[in-house]
Amino acid sequence: MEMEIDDTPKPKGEETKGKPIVVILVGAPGSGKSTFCEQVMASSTRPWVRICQDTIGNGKSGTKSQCLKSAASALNDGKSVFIDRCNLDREQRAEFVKLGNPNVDVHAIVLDLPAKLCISRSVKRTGHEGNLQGGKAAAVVNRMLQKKEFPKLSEGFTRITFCQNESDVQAAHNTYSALGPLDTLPNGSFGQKNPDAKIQLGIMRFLKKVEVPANTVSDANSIQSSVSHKNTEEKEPSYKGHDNISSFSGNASKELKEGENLAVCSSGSHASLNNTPTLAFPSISTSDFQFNLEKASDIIVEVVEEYVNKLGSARLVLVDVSHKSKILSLVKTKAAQKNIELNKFFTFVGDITKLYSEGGLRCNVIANAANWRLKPGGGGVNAAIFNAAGPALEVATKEQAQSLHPGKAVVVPLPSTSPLFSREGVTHVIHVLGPNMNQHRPNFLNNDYIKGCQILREAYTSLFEGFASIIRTQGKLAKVSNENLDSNPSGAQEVIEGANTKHSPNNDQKSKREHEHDYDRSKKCKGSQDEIGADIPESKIGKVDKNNDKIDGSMTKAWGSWAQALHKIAMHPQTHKDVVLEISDDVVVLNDLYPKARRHLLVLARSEGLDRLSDVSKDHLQLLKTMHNVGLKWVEKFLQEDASLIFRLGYHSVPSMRQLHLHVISQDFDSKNLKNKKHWNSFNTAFFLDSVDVLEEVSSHGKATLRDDESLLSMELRCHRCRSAHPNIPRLKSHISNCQAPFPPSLLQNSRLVLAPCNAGIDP
DNA sequence: GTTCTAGAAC
DNA sequence: GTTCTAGAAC
Repeated sequence: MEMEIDDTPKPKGEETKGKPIVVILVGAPGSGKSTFCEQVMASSTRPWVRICQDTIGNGKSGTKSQCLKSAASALNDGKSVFIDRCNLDREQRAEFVKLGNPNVDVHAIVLDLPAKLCISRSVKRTGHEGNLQGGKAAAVVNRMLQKKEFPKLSEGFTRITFCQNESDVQAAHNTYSALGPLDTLPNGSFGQKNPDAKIQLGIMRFLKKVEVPANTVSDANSIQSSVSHKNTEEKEPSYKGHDNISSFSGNASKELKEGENLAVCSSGSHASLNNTPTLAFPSISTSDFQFNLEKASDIIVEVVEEYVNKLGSARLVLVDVSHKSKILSLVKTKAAQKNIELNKFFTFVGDITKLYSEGGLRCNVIANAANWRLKPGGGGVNAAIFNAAGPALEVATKEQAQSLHPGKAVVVPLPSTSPLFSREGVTHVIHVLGPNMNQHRPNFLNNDYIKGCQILREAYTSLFEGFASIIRTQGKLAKVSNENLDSNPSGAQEVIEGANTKHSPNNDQKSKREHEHDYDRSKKCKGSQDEIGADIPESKIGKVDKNNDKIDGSMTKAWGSWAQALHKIAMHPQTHKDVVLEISDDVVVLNDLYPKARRHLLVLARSEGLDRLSDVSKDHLQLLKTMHNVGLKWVEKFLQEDASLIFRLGYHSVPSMRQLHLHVISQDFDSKNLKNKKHWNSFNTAFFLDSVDVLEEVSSHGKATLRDDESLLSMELRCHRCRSAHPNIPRLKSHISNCQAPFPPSLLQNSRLVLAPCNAGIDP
């Protein structure tokens, strides 16, 4: 693999894999160094040795030279090593850093957790190996923190990871646990956020409660000033110019020449592997879909030119695996003619799933030339990406969408469990579907290049828009996560990805039961209709239905007696004047009896026999539009009362209540009636079908694609804005009451969210 | 859809 | 001990 832009010869065959690592933990007592090592060692497939000065002396306190000796011997055996001692200043670390050489990487993991937390852990600790207990702990921790010097790449580290809260620690744990014997991690400094405010004022009050030498307390101010003095040095970590950095990955010198400051990839944990946002994308439609290369290259350059300046410092990279790629050379020539800046757009030869590990090119986002089903398989880029990303991508994709129209793109956040995330630093995959000129593939355009060009242009536009929305989201997320640090020092519940992999036996059994239940129910429904005949006129169904109500009862039973309330209201709204807000010939509007948000109303269809979305056909398109418009009218009214509200309009794939009803619901989900997983997931997974999408599908396919998979309703609880996972409903609710992150890109598209006109230009 | 509650999880 | 979930009944 090589970079096309500077024709660096490729140093292939260089043995960069399978290197042992020395990981130097840096952190005060109580910061969780030993726990970190133990947890990684428990789940890692790489051979690790933990060198702990507290235990190495076999009862007596150990020495530094003992640690160095056993570290060296473990490295000789090809094992990776954790140096589990405080290592808080440069001098303490120096000799361990010297263990590194071209075949041994030296990493630092900085556990920079709040001093208050370290102290309280140390104080509580009873069986700690270093025998640092009780009130003395506070004094010791605090004295050590005064000497704290953050590690720098210039000391000789190849990689430094800063952890400032529990979720950072979790992310680092995931990264190191996932490291197989042959894997290497990207070089650089990651995760340093707010280098100021090292010592929280609160700990001084805390310290007064424990036994502390007088000088420690009275030194409060000098601690602060000395620390912040150090930080000013650290605000501009030197990256460029150090030998170990310019040899970074051997073949990526161009990366550095471009002036990229890898050390400034701080931000939140979501962005911890990023620096300059970069989208790598394959040429769309020109391979299997046989789109004309000349025309395709014109369109690529045209759309790139339009976006390249809208995207700030972000970069776009057209990737092809072949050296002889015609499309790359066409695009390269045309881009040069248009004087598109090379540091913002260039072409690259390589495997899009190994851009960083094999090509040294950091791309936080990659595009996939997807198929319309968004499924793995086929060949080419799609197969490669799904293979490399593992099953996590398939699951995450399903969460966003189930199919794709030509010209459209869908942004999928990649779970940190995916190897593409941990190895390549890819945080998002954007699936794109282009126009097809191959008669053996779906949606064949039969050489209609007018339409084809239009769709291809739309495809690249959707792709770059998706990329732009990721940049916006990450920028804001980083800001929000910093803000949260103050208000929520525990932070532990913030992103628990990876901790939720226990989907197996219980859930399987349960979903099986649910499916059986579902099957029974639909059988009953279908059965009673089938007996009557599938295509009898609606009026007759109405009649039979009435009979069911009064005589047979099987229909009633299929829905459950409690499920009839909306049907009754739709049929006889005038007798429910107490709850009904609006009646027309087509619809009835009412507040949901148990609103799941500040504003939550239902727009009922009045047609008899239209029980749910699966009953909808093209004949109902006008009715669906009416329902949507009536919903929008109410939204407008609500927004006049409270412009901060944001609304979503949509249907449940499988409703619990009979009679087709559109939910109009504000996105605060601030309601005591929202009590369980099913409530949350029915509005915040693919189970909830946006009205705009339903309209589009019914108008193009005559029916809506339902997500009647009830496992959606038992999915892990994720914030609808920042997508963080939460262990239970109360914790989720407390999170969403504060989360100001912008909504995911999928919701920002196609007017799925409706907000006040004055907010329309701002990302919600 | 909700309510109630046993028992799992913390 | 309390909190929270999830299944049964309605």
